[in-house]
Amino acid sequence: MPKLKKAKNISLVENVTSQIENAILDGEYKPGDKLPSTRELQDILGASLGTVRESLAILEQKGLLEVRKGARGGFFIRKVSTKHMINSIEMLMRHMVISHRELYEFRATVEAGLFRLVTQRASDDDIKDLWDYLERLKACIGKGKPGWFKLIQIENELRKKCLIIIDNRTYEVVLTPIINNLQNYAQYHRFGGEQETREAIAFWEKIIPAIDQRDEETVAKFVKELLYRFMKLLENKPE
Amino acid sequence: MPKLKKAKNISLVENVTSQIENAILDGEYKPGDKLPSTRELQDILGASLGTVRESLAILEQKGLLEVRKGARGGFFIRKVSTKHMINSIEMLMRHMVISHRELYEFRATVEAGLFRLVTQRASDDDIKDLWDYLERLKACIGKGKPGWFKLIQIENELRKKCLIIIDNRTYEVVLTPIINNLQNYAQYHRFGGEQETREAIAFWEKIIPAIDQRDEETVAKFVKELLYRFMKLLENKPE
DNA sequence: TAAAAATAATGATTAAACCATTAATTTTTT
DNA sequence: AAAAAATTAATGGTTTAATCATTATTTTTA
Repeated sequence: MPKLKKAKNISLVENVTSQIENAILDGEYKPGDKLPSTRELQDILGASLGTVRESLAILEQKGLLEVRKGARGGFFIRKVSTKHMINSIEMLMRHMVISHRELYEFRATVEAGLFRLVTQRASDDDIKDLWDYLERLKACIGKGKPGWFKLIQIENELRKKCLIIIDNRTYEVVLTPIINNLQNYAQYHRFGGEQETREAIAFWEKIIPAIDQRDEETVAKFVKELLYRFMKLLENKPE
Repeated sequence: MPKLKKAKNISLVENVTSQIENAILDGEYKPGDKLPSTRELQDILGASLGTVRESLAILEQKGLLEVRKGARGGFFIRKVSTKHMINSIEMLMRHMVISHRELYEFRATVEAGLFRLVTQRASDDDIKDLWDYLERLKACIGKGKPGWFKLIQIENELRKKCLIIIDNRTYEVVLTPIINNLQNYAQYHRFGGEQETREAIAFWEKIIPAIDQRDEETVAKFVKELLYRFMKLLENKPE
């Protein structure tokens, strides 16, 4: 008898919550469906209003339900979108303390992977868009600190464009919150200026043409180097 | 005036929830601190018990609070741990439908990155442990379907060991939920058997020695191939 | 026909109990 | 004096029964 679980002292709210959640996950209720009204749920589940409402509040917070007030209102099963998931993960990540180096290690791998897939899959139109991004990046030169901030913003737009190009939900759900949090971080700690802007653009001037020429190795190499420079900058930032 | 927000018709529960949440995020309450008792919160916030409890339930679900019953009990501010985050992301991923191919693309990149770092950083003791895992994997041969299931379990233990070796929170938070969900998936869809077990082990018999010899490229190559085989298996599974 | 008013369904909130759990304290027993 | 048992008090958990607020639908009125 290897694993015995302690008979969980599960509360009524937890019981009710998981009953409803499982009903949803098992497909008894589908996105768009309405749960029974709170008064009905009391009867069905044999729990009081307070208990039912606590459960519904939890499931709403989890993103499984949305609520509409008034006649014909109620608790409706929500279509789980990557958008909601990204939001949740972003919130979670805001509480996590990660060193710049750790994050770099991860991003270097994943973003290299991202840009490799982009290099394989970008359509001619996509590549044209990427060249446009390069122009917008170059326009940040000669504008000092605001230029640097604008650069980071455009870089992140470009990365999101890449996520769309490769059309992979997992990459999207993992990278978007990281990108957004970094954007947020950059707004508060305004490191970097003219010189850093020029350096970054020099990398993009290697990356975009390499994508155009479908040269995966070069793309991956410079994507990693760009992130490395960025990490070094963060490590040495003043404050 | 670029962005105007609609005056939100914010509910009392939302109001109370965000008041408490902000107090926590602003550091008025620190991890380990106890919130005032529910009865006190009613007075402080001028809301009824039901309202206060709904808010606390939401914040508990968010992972900001943990509750202890009885005398000296109460709602305590939680230290955000990767464990809680992993759990939340795992739950989120359960709701997401991802194709085997999409997941493979992502895992191939990230796990190759993981094993590259392992190859760079594993201590002699770590490598000894990895050889032990290889022995345990080999012991799954000749046991049919149960052997295959056991194999997957040990593989995932091995991956978690690798996460410990590289000591990187981001890798940990991203990969653990994926590994756990797959474990779960494998429990329901029992594809694979003797033949697949042998094939998988053949890969590990290349990977582990390559780690020992600090041969990053070989490691990355076979890690990817192993995942590719696994993906193909999932794509063609009977049910 | 169009506007206004009433209706009914449903979520939101309150109030006042009482139950259950648990750490600390007090009493009893050995 | 030490150990065991009973008591107490603080706190979360749950119930019940109202009442308020919002909104789609229906009915009435001008």
